[in-house]
Amino acid sequence: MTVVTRFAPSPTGYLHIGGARTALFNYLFARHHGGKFLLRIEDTDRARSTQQAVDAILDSLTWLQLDWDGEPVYQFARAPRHAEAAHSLLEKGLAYRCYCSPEELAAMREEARAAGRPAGYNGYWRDRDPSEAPAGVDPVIRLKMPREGETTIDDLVQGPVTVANAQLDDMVLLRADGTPTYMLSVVVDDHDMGITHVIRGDDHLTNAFRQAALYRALGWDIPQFAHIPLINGPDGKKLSKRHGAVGAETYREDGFLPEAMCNYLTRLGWGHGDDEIFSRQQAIEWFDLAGVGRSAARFDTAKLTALNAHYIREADPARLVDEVVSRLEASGLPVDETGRARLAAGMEGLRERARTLVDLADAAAFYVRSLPLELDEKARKILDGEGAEVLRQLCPDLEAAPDFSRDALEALVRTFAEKNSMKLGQVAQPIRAALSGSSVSPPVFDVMEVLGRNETLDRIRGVL
RNA sequence: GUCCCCAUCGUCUAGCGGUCCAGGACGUCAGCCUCUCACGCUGAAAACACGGGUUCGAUUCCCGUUGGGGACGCCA
Repeated sequence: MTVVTRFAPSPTGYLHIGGARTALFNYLFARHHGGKFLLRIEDTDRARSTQQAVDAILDSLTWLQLDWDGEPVYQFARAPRHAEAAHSLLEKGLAYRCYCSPEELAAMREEARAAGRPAGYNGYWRDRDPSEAPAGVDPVIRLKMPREGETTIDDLVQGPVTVANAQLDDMVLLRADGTPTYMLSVVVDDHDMGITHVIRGDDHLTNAFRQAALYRALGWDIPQFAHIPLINGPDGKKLSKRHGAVGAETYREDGFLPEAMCNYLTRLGWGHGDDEIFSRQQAIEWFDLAGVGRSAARFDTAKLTALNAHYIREADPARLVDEVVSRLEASGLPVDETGRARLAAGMEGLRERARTLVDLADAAAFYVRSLPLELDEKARKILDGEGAEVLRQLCPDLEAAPDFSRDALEALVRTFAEKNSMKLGQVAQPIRAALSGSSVSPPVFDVMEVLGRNETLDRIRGVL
């Protein structure tokens, strides 16, 4: 049997970080088994679904390189098929029309709760004669759930989970306006799409019992279920905007690399021994549902950031240059060919100091700024003291330097410092301040080499 | 209120009855390295929620307590 999984977001906003992980697990599982990973847009809630949200979700999935097979299935377009399934159950006597008003249902829930019974529809119209139907009321169609016994789901992550059927009420399949509910749509679509493994958040676990009954009523095979734990905020509470970013696109904007996101998200709730850092290919080889934990995990930005720093150091430098250029230009700092060349030459020194692309772009900006350079407070302080005088004395040596390479410059400056009985830092810091406008930068000799003799001297003279 | 799930360092986790006075990673702290900041390296503090069983032996199995999370919509 070929494995077929799916990710089924509802397009009401951005791709939630928890959704991203669900998509990732579905992707990894399908690829591991050489199966298919499908995408279904659950847009049956017409009031909340937008094309903009669909685009945002597709964008994020693409960014994370979670490529799905085939075209996305749009659930709303399949509504007639869903309704047809409901009507077939009606004909077989496995479903029935219910004429209760929202008010009656609310009262029913209240009463059940007060009596200590499970809150749900009490089956008022289940066996009632349709002739008693009130006039002018459009009925919903409800499924006749089993009332005796219990239902067990053999969940691939949670293990066997059993619930008494008395807990399950007769759910609505078709609304009064004839549109299908989520419960009906998922089941029909998952069946029609040939989904073999439903991997989703465990907030759906209780839905699985109801859906199992629906599969049976329809005479269909029940897919394998795998309910993965949800991701909580750092405080253990449900992840929400209160905790900061919850949309994948925000992490992208904040300078996180997709491979870092995926590595982090894979490791959150899933383990393969002590392995912490692994490639997409390894993840596909190693991923299995048995390795998925059963407890909720907390989202830890610090660890994500550490992973991101690692991947920045591993990334193709040319890619980082592109990222930095686009971020710099977006912030209003145009980058010309000279600037680009400096970024490329200086990237090695820049990347190992950055934790995010935002850091990287900030730290790289001095390479492309035009003179005079604006000095930050610490840089100014360095230059206000002995700094400027040191640079003044150093200038002739730099002008006369036969070789403007990093190593030669370091030797030159070291000699200069020794001759004047200074520590290297007493010379390096003023140089750094003059070249970068800051007290922090990549090694100064690297910076000098990247900038070249003319620019280096221009920058130094500019602060004298 | 009813039902379901979960429970190892601050966090993510390894552990699938003895190899555990519990391992790794992030974070934290100390030190080394050092032209700044990082990187890197070395070291340290840091956990089996609690109570009963089962067993020769429980972090590992069972039950309960407590604490978290989730579901109870004509939302998805």
